[in-house]
Amino acid sequence: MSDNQTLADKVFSELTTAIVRGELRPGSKLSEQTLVERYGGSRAPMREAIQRLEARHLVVRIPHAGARVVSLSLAELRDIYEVRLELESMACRLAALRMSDDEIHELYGLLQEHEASIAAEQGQAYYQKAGDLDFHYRIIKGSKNHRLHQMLCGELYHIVRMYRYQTSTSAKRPLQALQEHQRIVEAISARDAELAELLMRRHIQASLTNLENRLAEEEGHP
Amino acid sequence: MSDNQTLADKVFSELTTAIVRGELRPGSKLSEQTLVERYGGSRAPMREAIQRLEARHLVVRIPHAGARVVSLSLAELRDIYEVRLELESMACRLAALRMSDDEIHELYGLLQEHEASIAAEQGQAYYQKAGDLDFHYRIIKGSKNHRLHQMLCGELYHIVRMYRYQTSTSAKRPLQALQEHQRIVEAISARDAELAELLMRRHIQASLTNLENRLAEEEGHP
DNA sequence: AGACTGTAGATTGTATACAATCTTAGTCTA
DNA sequence: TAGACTAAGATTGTATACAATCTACAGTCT
Repeated sequence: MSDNQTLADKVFSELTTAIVRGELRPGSKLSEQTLVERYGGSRAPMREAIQRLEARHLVVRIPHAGARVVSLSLAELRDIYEVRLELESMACRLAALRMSDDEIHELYGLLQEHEASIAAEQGQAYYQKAGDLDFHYRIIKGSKNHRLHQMLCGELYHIVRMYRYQTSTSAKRPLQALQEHQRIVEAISARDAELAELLMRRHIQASLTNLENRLAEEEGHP
Repeated sequence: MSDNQTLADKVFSELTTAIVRGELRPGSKLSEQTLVERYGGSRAPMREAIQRLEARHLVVRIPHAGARVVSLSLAELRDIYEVRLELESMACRLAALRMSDDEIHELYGLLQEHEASIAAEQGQAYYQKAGDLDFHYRIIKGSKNHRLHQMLCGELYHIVRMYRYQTSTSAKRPLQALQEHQRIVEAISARDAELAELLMRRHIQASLTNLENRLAEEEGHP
């Protein structure tokens, strides 16, 4: 039953989290032989795992030369955020139209949890990030557009998560983000699609600005 | 030099066009053995080709059960068009801001060709469709967002093309589409990003309406 | 000294063989 | 007759072996 997942699936899954967490540095090489030594099995499943990673743009493969963990330029990262900005804003608009009352109610509950966790002043950056992802995930799912969900959660988010892990979050940002989240939920609850879209657009824009500042900062003293 | 492309590449490419053209019907099975018999070589490259097709959502693969050509429900097709509508409108907005004057000039040239081809009353549906794709392609490229280009041209367009091949185009539609194209180019030329986006949105919406009518019609008498 | 070339090693692409799983046809039973 | 079980066949997942290509280092030439 649980063995239904193939070895290639398992390696793909492990490699994905390893890349997202930065355990595998951008630009580092992924040789099939090395993977065999690390995960066991033979080259065939490793090849399949690498190909799946390539499909999600987590590695770049060159014929006869091998695969390397993707290393994005600042320009490429901005391209991705530009697309994400548009798609998530769209998802938010659709969610305001299509989410069920129950789902909206659950969203409120989620925000209360976040509020409590911030008030507890634990300020665990990790939890906050996970919570943020959860919030966005629910809205995307609430758009009821399966393909949109696939693109955002299956193809773009790994990259976004990857760069989030690597950059530290500003101390002030979590509280601000929470307030933005609250207003978004209010708009969804009022079924005001245009406002919801606008607020989400601003929210992600602010998040992008924050990321860019961090990146520029780290660029200064690596 | 030209042999730089691997066998898996070739099979993938051929299968892609075969699926898009409908030579491989939606739902039909793609067994690795069959592909070996058709294209030569061994199973390994065939597997890789199938996996690449899966990554582009052109086939669906089930572990231990094999791969089948994707067969989209009407709901899924509408999801895709909804996403495409948003992304292409975005591309058009960006193109109005970022295309070079030369590129815009070339767009005008392209439209003149289309006008001539329609006036010649050859009305070749194929050429018209190819021309339409070319127009959209140039605007997407003009957005200067590489990831956006990848998503639209590499991942969504094959599906769209697939359903275009299968549905006949209304006789009146080409001329109307041309006029819509002309207005879009005018907006881009005027660097009016918001108008360009709006016009593209309407244009694709009209195209979607046309497709839906055709599909509903064919549903009536298959 | 620096650039080019050629060979050895390593790595990927492909082919073949075996194991695990699914599908299908047939039979048996309620 | 409908449905479930079984076994044979086919198909995929995995392992191993060979061929083609790339990379790196050493040696030679300008």
